[in-house]
Amino acid sequence: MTRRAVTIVDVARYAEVSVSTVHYALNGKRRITPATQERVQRAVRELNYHPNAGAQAMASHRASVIALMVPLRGDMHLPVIMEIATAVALTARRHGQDVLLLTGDEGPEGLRRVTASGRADALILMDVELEDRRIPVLHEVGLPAVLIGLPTDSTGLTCLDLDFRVAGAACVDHLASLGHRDVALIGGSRQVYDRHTGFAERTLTGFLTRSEQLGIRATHHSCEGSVESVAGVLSRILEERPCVTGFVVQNEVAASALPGLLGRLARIVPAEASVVAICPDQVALHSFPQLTSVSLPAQELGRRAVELVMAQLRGEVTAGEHLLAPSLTARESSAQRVSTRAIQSSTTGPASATSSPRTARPSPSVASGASSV
Amino acid sequence: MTRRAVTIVDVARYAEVSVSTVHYALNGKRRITPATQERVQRAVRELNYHPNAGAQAMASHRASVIALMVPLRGDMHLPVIMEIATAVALTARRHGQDVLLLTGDEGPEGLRRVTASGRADALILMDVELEDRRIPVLHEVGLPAVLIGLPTDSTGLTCLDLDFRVAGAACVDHLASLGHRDVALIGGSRQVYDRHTGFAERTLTGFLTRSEQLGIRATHHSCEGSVESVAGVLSRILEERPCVTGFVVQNEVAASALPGLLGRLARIVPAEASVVAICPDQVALHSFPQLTSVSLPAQELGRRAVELVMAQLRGEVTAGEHLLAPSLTARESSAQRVSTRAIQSSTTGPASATSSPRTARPSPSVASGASSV
DNA sequence: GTGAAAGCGCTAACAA
DNA sequence: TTGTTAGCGCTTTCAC
Repeated sequence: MTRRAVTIVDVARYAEVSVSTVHYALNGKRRITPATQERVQRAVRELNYHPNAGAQAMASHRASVIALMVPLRGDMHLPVIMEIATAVALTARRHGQDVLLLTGDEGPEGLRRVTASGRADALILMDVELEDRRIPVLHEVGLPAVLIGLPTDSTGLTCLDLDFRVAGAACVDHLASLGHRDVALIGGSRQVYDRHTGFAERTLTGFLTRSEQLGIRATHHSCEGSVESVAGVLSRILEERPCVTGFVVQNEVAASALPGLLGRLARIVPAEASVVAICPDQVALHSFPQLTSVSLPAQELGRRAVELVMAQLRGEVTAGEHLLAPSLTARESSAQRVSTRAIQSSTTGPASATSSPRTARPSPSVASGASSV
Repeated sequence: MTRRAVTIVDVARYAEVSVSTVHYALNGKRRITPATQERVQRAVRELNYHPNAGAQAMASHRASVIALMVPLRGDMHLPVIMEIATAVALTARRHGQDVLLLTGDEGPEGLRRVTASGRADALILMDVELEDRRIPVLHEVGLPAVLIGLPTDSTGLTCLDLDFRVAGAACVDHLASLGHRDVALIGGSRQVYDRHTGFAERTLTGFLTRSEQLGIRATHHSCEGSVESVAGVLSRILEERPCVTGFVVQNEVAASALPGLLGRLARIVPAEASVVAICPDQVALHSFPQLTSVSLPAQELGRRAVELVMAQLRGEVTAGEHLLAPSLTARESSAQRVSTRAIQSSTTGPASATSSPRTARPSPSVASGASSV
């Protein structure tokens, strides 16, 4: 039943060569006569030989495994995490590496475990915090590693993230190009700005800087993750600045609720107000109207992370901040600003789609129920 | 910089005992004097010893790794997949196992690779199809394995899934308890019923059987994943059976679109028509109104899968179909049926909610009943 | 209760 | 161009 596994010795015997010949034939680190090469290949094929990973790891000091630590219940969106994880696995395989799945709750000790035991020879960490407790371990072990997210002190580390500064600027650019002259940024909760931050502040910087450059009036507010808070923040903004017609949101709840809330305040999106979100595509596409947005390039993050790790395994130095250029996709929530309060009968918006069920949707103001945090 | 790793020999020397003593002290397969025990523990701690995984695997013929194969771009929802994966990783660690992440595109060959190379000594497969090409490999390698989903021929295999038959019945029960006497099931696309199926048919069976038992009129239609098709199916249903007031949906697009579509046809949900969905919580919660639903118990699937694998590693036989009891959560999309066409002025519907969508919750009498077989 | 030593299967240095 | 062999670090049998 459980027959002994095929070893390199079996292959050698079968091909009538020595083990080293088999070995070198399989990884071309030595010139082999085509004839011998062929015999070995045949033997491998016919015996269905797969080198034993443990032995290989032990002898070569390389496990050919990348450990990927995913957040357990972070602020990140599950689909985004999954997309990154999948991209990591795919790309890793393409480079002959396997992926070990670790959860964030294993913490620094988990990293120590998998590295000290030689289970993994490279690390990819998601959901990196500003003062991440795992970072000291990274320096300790000195193995190839990539952080997805930017910590406060990234000295000597390879970090990868979306360029949120540019993303913030891109949102302003987009709104400006549509004629909006007064814009507001609705960000994440205060917590996000404190703890997990980095990206939130970077977005803000880009947003403010570009606004100033373009001579556009800009405000910003942090905002908790409930529809109520979004409503509160919104009314505060409009109270202080009734002329705001462009909104940038970096807050999933706000993203999906804002169009509805604006509608209730007689500012139909996109006819009278434009909304640009920085959020996962999923959120942008599931909102009504679909949101113009800068998306998180999940797949590319995963792919790049592996490539950076591989470069390090090759001995290259990749330390530094690798920022992916954001790309903004225009959808239904942004449009040319009209100076006069729009004509009531304006049916030019995407909302006019014929058979679309959207028309039937009730007062969208109440769209999404209270969700947590 | 890259100092040599601490080995069991180092520990032995430090503790002034033999390697075997260290070994046995660490896994209690031999009686050790408390004094010696303590010395070893100290050495381990002070040297920060972590057994080398490769060597361990090679010598013991056990990698202590479970391979988890996730669908690449299946019909399954990304968040659900991620939740299962996370639960698998968590539970596995709790059992001293690590998790290797494989993507579906590695196919049968991928399974052969990780098993033949001794990288993994157990398998968990997600997104199992009726005639899954990976199944033959499972029989070949004979390693512990759990399938999440039910294939046509599950002989000798350990399968795990939600009990969709009971889920279908539970939906009928719920609608019946609310007074609905004429119900319709809107299922997935025809493809789903063909290819990836299993679960779709099982739901249907439960739905029809229970309807008959309760003397309720029932129809069912498959439905593609576009809003247009949902609209089409809906109008067809109402044409043939104007009296249908209860809907069961197992189709994410239909789930989120149905309430709106019904609203357009002057059947406000839940006042005049009730909708019960079989879908991930995410979908149910993001719809408006929030859907009464039977959810996919992602976490439990992941946890149970690992437990079943561990049982097999222990030598226990777990072959068979392990079906999780579904649980139905009543939300805002289902309510007591009113026989007279609702009063037009009925402002009790959820659409009237002011600041809190919850107020709209219908007849709270609806107990969240989880029924079992 | 403790120790010695023979593998496990592969890699890589050394020979031929 | 090909073959031989000494480890890699741990497990486990056998001896004390």
